[in-house]
Amino acid sequence: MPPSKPTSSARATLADVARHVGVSAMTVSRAISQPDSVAKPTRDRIMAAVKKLGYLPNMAAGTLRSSQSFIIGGVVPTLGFSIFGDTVQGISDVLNDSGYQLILGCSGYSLENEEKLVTALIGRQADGIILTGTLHSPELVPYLRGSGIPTVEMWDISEPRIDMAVGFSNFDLGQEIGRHLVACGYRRLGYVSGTPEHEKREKRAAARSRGFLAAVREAGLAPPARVSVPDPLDMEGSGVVAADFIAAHPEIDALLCINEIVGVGTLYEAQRRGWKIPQKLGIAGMGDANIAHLVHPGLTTIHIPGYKIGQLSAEMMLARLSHGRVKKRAVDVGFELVIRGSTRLPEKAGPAKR
Amino acid sequence: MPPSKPTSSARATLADVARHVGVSAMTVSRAISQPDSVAKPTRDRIMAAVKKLGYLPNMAAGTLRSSQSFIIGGVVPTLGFSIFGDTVQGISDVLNDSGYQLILGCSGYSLENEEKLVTALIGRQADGIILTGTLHSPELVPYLRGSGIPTVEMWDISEPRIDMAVGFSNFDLGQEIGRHLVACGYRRLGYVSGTPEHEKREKRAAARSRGFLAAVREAGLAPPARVSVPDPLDMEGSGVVAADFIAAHPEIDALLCINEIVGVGTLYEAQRRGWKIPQKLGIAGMGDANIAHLVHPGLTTIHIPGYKIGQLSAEMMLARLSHGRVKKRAVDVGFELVIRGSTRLPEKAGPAKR
DNA sequence: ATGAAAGCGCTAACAA
DNA sequence: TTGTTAGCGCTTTCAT
Repeated sequence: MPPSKPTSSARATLADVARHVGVSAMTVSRAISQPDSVAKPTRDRIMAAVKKLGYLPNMAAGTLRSSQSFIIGGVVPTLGFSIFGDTVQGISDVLNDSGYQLILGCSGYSLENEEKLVTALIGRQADGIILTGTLHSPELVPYLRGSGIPTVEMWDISEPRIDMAVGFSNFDLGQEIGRHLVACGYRRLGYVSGTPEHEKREKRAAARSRGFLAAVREAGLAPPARVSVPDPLDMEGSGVVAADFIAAHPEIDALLCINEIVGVGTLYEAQRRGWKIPQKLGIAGMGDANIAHLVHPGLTTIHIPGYKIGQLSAEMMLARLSHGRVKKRAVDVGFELVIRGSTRLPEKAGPAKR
Repeated sequence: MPPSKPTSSARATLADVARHVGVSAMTVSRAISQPDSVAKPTRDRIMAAVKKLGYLPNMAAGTLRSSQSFIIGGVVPTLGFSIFGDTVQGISDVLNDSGYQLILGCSGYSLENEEKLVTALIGRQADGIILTGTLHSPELVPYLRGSGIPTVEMWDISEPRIDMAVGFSNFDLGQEIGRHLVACGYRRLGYVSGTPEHEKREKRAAARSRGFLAAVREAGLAPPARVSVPDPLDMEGSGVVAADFIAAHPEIDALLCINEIVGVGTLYEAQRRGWKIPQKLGIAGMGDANIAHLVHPGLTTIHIPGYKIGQLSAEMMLARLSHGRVKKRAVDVGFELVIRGSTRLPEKAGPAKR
């Protein structure tokens, strides 16, 4: 479907096609964007000329004139570690089926980078912007609100939100895995999280922590002993920190890790030291990295439907863009408790879905 | 850094800034894009006004006038399975540091989709296009060559190429893992690949196969028994097929799998059937998915430096874009044999890097 | 170092 | 159903 005549001469324009057919440029424009408004014979001749000349609309001109870019901007923290890959794929799949393009940026978990990326997107007249999380630079939120650009925040539906949101409650997630560990009969829980500074920047992680702690509290257990890893995306380093922590706190019977990377790292290091899992120690992770099923024993975790989040985010955006102003909405896609071998089984069977 | 005045009124334009400062629009344009060509005092007043008015250039207008979009298009087969995530991250990191934006598309391994995405990118005046692999629709290659748009092909440097390339030889990759298995003393090799139809569409996979077969041949061994899995991205299904294959061919002492997903699936299913790995059977994978280190025993594989490929691809693109026409180049980033527990050790120590 | 004029290619708005 | 006019906001080009 690329134009058949990619000669070195400049690309054909609307006017070229119009001249070739003997109609006005406007008619050609209509034949392309609202075919029904052009008489069939005219349209056929136009489409033939389009094909023959290899005409491809210059979107920059269209965007300039109509202020509609058919670009959606997306910002995720990272594409490493397979955390957000599925989500971006979901967005991409939906957009490309609808004639939109995705401009993608990775913020590296930096609010400053996110802001720069959004600024660039606005300079490109992006029709909509999809962000990750609900924590943004202080200037960005009022700016986006005031700009009127439709915005979707993904992976978190906690308040305050900018506009639309697709995700789940990270508090609920932490609470659910906490309740599960309690239901398994664990009584001395430990917690491996990022540093306090990290949690300041990582609202989602902080919310998970709060949810977990709430679950422990409501069970009447002592507050979990807690250790911080310097980099929650460093599997090996985190595993060593967590295992040293357990060595110093042998009374702990189960460890919750802030994410699956830390969880897998901990599992490995524990096994390297000869500890039987889950006999000596239960280990669980939370969400994101889709690696919990690969290790042995499998890591009990909460699975997040990343692809679905991306898909719904894009669909919600397109709906807003076509149906005009819809009521602001937040969609909770939930999450799924996945019980695997790294923890013992619950004492009484309970629901594992949500 | 977003404009400080995101009022509901229309965004400020160059002319607004010019009026505010009392200079011509052209001077403002220069102050922004070639600051040195504007007198310091003038420039300072202009920048102050830019900030005050929250002026953000409309890239659509700039692109229309100058035919320079500062957009690079990128197409990868998928963002699932963490195969190309690092690569896209590498591209994104480099581009965003240089004022470029990435329009990303996922082709789903379909040449037709790839072509559509590229067509859209050209309609957006993309300054450059980064594709995955060297297999494209028959129309696309001459079209891109004729268009003069700088193109980088990633993950494969085999001929024929469109323009620039960053990757490695998939033939060499298959050959290297094949030679390694031979060096380990394996004599009855088996091979788990995609279907013949799959290999027709998947040139890179086919090249790996040829490399592997060449290694076996040069060692004077019998051609490997071969089995096809319907979907090489389906871990469980592939594992079952591979294990059934081994059950029917008990003489095979080592199995090479077309990718790490199939490799891990095979390892799992083998263990599920109670087979000791690597005692009963050596298992190895090839490249891509970055999951080989997670399983136990670790999967011997060839690691591909995905992030580096993305980084170099973007850098090469930017170099071409600024230095003008450079000689067409292909960069071989190589790959790395990673020996893990799923195969026995080589009989004589050999080099493991390349 | 700065400005004036023109126009990139398209589509909104109005006219016929 | 089709055409005319004008202009989106910027940068190229040429002039001062």
